[in-house]
Amino acid sequence: MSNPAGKPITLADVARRAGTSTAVVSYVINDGPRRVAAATRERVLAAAAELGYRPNRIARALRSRTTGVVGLVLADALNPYFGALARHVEQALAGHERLMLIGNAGYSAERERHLVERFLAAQVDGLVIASADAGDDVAARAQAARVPAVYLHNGPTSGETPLVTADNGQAVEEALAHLRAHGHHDVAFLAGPQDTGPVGRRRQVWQEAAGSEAVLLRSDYSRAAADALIRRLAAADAVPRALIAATDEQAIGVLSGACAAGLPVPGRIAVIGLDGTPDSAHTAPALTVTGQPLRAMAQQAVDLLFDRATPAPPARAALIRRRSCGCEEV
Amino acid sequence: MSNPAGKPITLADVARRAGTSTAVVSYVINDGPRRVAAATRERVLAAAAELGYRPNRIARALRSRTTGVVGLVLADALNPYFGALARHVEQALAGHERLMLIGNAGYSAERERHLVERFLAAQVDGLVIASADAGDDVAARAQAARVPAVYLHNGPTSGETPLVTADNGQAVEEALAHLRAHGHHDVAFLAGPQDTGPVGRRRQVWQEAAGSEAVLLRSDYSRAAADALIRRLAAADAVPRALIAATDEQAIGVLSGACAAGLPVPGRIAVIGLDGTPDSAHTAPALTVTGQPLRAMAQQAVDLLFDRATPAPPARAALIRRRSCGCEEV
DNA sequence: CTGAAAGCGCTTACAG
DNA sequence: CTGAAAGCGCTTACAG
Repeated sequence: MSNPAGKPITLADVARRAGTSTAVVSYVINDGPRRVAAATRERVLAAAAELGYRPNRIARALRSRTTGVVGLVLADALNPYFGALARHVEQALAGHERLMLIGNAGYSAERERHLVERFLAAQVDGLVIASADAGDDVAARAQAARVPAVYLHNGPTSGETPLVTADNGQAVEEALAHLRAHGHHDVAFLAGPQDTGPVGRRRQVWQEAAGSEAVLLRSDYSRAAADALIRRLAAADAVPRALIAATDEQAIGVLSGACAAGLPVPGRIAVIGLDGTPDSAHTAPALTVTGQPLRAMAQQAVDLLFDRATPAPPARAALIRRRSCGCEEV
Repeated sequence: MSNPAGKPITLADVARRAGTSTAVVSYVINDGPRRVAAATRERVLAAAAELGYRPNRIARALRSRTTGVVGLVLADALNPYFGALARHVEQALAGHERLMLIGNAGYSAERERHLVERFLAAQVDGLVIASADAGDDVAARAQAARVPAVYLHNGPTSGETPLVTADNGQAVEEALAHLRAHGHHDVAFLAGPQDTGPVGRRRQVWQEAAGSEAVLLRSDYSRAAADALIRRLAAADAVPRALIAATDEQAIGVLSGACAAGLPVPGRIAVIGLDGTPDSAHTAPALTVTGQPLRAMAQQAVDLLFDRATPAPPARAALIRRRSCGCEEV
């Protein structure tokens, strides 16, 4: 509520009405850091309520040097893996009474750096960076500005900024073992364009476990690219019988490409995705995945920002059996 | 960059180094509102660069009463329809040099109101509200606080706040005509739980065009719910030959349910979705949709916030022919 | 337990 | 064209 003139109510207005000082009003509103006599307290609360006082967080931020806002630099919220991560980060932040500024960098280190600068200028209390590529240490600027930062999912190997990831190796091993249990001796792998970061690690673990004979495929991290790849392979009759996709996005593209090419899944090609995004539950057929502990990862990243706790060991991914691997529908 | 003590550089530091006043430094940094002599200007720029000066936007915000931040209250970023809208809003905002605070209300009016309060306290320059239900006028508080607000996709019928939507009626008519051209006389409609907002309007237009005999189905706006519904119908042998889904989420659920039930799409059931989300291009089979002009809608909403232009007539949705309606793959 | 006042880092009228 | 200074709305040492 505003007064008739439309001007917002300030602390001073409340103090005047309660017949006290702005200091006391501040102590009442913030429950500290000083104690206030019960009677005074009541008068202040009543005045604030009558006037419809709402604190101006910007003024508070300037004085106390804390804005209550955290910046999230994200690769791409439309990719359900990052989208789900963003949701969990927002919820974890809400638990700390923080608001979330979001910026999609769209796979560009340049734009990541730009977003970090803008967020720092906005005086964020912390920075969470969840990028697809992890070339440069974009969080270095945050360190210099003494703003806590944390990498989520992916981060540079060097540098001071902590990194929260899942146990990607174990996820791959589980997926591979499962397809072998379905009788597939040769399991192909659909990797990304380069073998960097956690997704590169997935490829590496697969390579070690599957042997150097195993078929390696590559596509961009998009449904469209994987879809196109499968159609091309189908035309050349070179589609593998079983495949692990580095990301769910690619796995979903494989499903749609196989459908378009008339190749039944899992009959002609069995597929497992390694992310465990919400989307994977409702594809046609339903996608078997290793479910990354996204919520736990987001929570840990946020806790790290405020508590500066030591990073816990990565949570394990759990295999979620659905139809695309050859299991019966549950 | 910070000085050795780690304290951020301020305007006053730059002024001291350039041997001038803070006023002049401010004029140089902001390119106005006053002119500055070229020589002075050079000295200031040099000093700022040497010190690595970065303006504190919070201090600026307190003084100039504009934060450069806009709040987006969203139903659910994991729903690709809202997720795509959010991306477009962010991009439109970047065109105005604005940062975006985001909050997912998760289909709760209570949480929407809470987010509006928090964003207002953070002194946002504007508010975009994209909700699924549109019961209460949650933007009313913004009006009272004289903060520009705009509803996107959905909004209350009464109230001052402008609303940007697409031409939903035309989309339905186009989808219906297309399925009829494929020889389907009876076209069912999968509506949401209630017939409110733009999605309710879709159902209404379908009802008028398809006649009162036509089959109306209902499910929640989720893949899971539509998936379960189709399995149930399949068990009762009551699956329609052709269906328009109120949202892509539901259409995708229909695809996965049909797959699980062994019902070929489009052979046994033809499907069209009414959103045109990016996801719809890579389902199995690819989903025919009426493509809502999401980018144009987001752009218009943001322009409305800053220019207070009059709302343009809603952009028309275009039919995107893919496989699920019975068209051949392109 | 409370009041008067300084100060956070800017922007911008007000004088020169 | 430029400088000295007020003031945005808070928080918090400093006195009483």
